[in-house]
Amino acid sequence: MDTLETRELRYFVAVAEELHFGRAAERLGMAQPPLSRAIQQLERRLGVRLLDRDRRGVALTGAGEMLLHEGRAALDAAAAAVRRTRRAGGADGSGGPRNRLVLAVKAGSSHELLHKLLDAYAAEPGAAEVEVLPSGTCEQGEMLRDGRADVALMHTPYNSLAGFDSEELMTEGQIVILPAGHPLAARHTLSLADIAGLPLARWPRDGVYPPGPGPEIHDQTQLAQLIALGRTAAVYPDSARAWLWAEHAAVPLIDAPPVVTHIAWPAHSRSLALAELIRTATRL
Amino acid sequence: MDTLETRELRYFVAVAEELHFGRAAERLGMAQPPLSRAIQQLERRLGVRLLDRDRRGVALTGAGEMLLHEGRAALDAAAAAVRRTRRAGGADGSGGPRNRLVLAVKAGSSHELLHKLLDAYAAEPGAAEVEVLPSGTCEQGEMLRDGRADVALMHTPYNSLAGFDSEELMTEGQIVILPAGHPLAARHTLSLADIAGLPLARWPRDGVYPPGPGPEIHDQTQLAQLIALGRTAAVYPDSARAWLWAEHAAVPLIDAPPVVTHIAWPAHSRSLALAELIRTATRL
DNA sequence: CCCCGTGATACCCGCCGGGTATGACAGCGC
DNA sequence: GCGCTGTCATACCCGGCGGGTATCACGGGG
Repeated sequence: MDTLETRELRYFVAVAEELHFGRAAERLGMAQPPLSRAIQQLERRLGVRLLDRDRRGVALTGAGEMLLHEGRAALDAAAAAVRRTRRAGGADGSGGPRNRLVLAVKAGSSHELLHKLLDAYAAEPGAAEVEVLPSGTCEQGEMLRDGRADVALMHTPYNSLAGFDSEELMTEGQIVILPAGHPLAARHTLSLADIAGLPLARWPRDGVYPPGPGPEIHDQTQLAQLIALGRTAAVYPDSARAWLWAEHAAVPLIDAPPVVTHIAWPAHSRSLALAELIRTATRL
Repeated sequence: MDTLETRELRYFVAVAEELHFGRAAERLGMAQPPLSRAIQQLERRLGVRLLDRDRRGVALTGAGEMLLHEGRAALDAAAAAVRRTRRAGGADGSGGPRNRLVLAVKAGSSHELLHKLLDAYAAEPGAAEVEVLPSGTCEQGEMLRDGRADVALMHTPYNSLAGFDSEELMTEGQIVILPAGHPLAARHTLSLADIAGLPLARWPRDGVYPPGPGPEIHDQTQLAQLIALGRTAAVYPDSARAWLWAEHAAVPLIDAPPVVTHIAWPAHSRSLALAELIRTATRL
């Protein structure tokens, strides 16, 4: 009556994302009619219209939007329950029984900090094994939510800390990475106005900077190469200097918002190993 | 394979809380054998032992503890999805279609602040209807998590803000509420040392102050009466002066931790009405 | 006008969730 | 030691429902 099975949520989320019963059914590995029926039952049980079926496609109602958001959160929570339980019981395929922490980091960022953190933590008595999980651009949050990770290094304003507990670790300015021969590369500092017309590389679904000129990139090597070839530029935290090439130039961007690195973890985590890692991090 | 139905979570949580298959089955309105079988299937599918069946009772394994925590969170998320979807679609029995916010407040606290907030918000153009939901002692967090409320007034250090977004609204000191004739009532200030031996009333599951002497109470009137009768004393935020009786005396407790009132809401809320309420609150 | 693509309906079937009856076993009182 | 009691597990059956296939209803476009 007033409870939803995760199966129903999966079905609805699939339909809501595809806005097409046929494709959603295919994605779910089932036929379309039972999917239609399931969604109808869902609407009846909730007493709410979730979709506007207007021949030629399907649209979400307000209630549908709400269920899409909340349903995703609930599915993440259920997935997290499975992953964390398996991990706690040592049935995650890692072989090792437990006392293992998964740390999500944006691939390639905060090298130095990460190094210091891992070294310092490993030196603690009774430290758990830490698996470093390189995450995509901005998906550390997802990884914490759905249980793929126990703790993450996150960078405001790129990542949102909403819904997590966190501690601040480090603040740094940002730099503009340019081809070495670029006219602006000789400057000692730059401001946002200076780079307004520059083609800046964009990570897909970054969300911080609006779509502008510049290519979409998917990994840092790709980016480094594009800059070296003079095809683009990029704005990065100071610590990105660690992976610059000889063909790159870095100029401080004085009026860019500072990037703050946090260590973040799901609220209400009750793990000794995690607490120890956090303590270590904040004392670096 | 790697997904759990909420039914299975409900079953496991019931067993984990009762630590007894028979009672859990009764609570779930079903017979014991299918419950046993369901839990066994769960353990097989997760590949993890969740319970130690030691004839004469059942105990949680480490993995079981984890699944209890995570499972509760997932069930809350699913319940929240149902409630919020119904609310968004106007099928919550409230009659009114939507644009309705449910605000959880600890019954009887922050009267003045609450008044000002509601008045100020009601004056905003296009303000939603606000339903004030008096919550038990410290369960505003639960209410936000499982969707009974959209936003809450919370008081650190009594409530935990973990997992929510919040804004600070007000800080106040604490007072000791005493019977008017009490020897300490004549003092102008008190310190924690002064009241060390005093019987202090305790809310059940409060968690902030360890169990000590003094009765357990369940509502504020009950407390007020017990104090007036000289049977106990209590420590409360300054704003509690609003509901004191003539037979009460209030003395500032100078070294008690200040109580900070926050407005808190589930992370990632995407409601215009909520944003407006928060904006109003922070501008009071 | 017909055909295509959409979601809805009709009908059937096999699986699995749930019930009842019973078993296995440990503790305990006599 | 024996039987009683309370516990969880096993055995077996049944009905409902989740899912499949076939088909319908309907709107839009060539």
